[in-house]
Amino acid sequence: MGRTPCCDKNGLKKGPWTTEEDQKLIDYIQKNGSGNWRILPKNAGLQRCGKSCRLRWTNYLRPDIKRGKFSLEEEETIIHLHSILGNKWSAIAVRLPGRTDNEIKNYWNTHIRKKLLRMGIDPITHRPRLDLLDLNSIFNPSLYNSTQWNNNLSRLLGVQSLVNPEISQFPLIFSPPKPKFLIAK
DNA sequence: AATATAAGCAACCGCCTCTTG
DNA sequence: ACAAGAGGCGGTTGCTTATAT
Repeated sequence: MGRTPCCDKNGLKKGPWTTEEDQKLIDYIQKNGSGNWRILPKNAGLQRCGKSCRLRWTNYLRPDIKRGKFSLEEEETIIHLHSILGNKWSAIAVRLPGRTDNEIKNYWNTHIRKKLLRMGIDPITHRPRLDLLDLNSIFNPSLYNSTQWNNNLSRLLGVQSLVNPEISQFPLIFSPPKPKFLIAK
């Protein structure tokens, strides 16, 4: 039943890629395309599993990858898309040509996330952190509303519309994501 | 100059969905 | 319809480099 095993994991190399390995992978894909990752390592003469080859190609070797610092525009796009999509890095990457999901994820975790936290914004919900607000602001909505917050935040970051208005209505009831095992198939 | 700590990032791990036989 | 592998994705780790003391 099913298909033949992916690859014999014994003896396969792990860890950082060498320039020779990179070149083998590039040469093979330029000649044959990046279709079947299962047979690719063997045909390309690589002691790697297909998964490792795919990751190396998509995150590093692909010719259309844009390397270097993220622009302010890209950062704004990431924040905006994250407010809508959450941690769907591959979906976010689709909207940022030349950037990989891994690169965006790393940038989020090392830069943007910290930046938002410094500003008192929860990087998950894109709303003010409740533990940093005084009770008056929580129980007296007239003192504080999402539009004000969004406007202030947008002004600080130079973003036109930071948060999707549909989800930024500052609900006082926090609803965490439904665990995967509770989601019916 | 040496050491400690923080930041950045490539790559791995494990889970989930899709595809195939 | 079902089982099992392939491919894809997000989370995490651990190595390297930069900065502070």
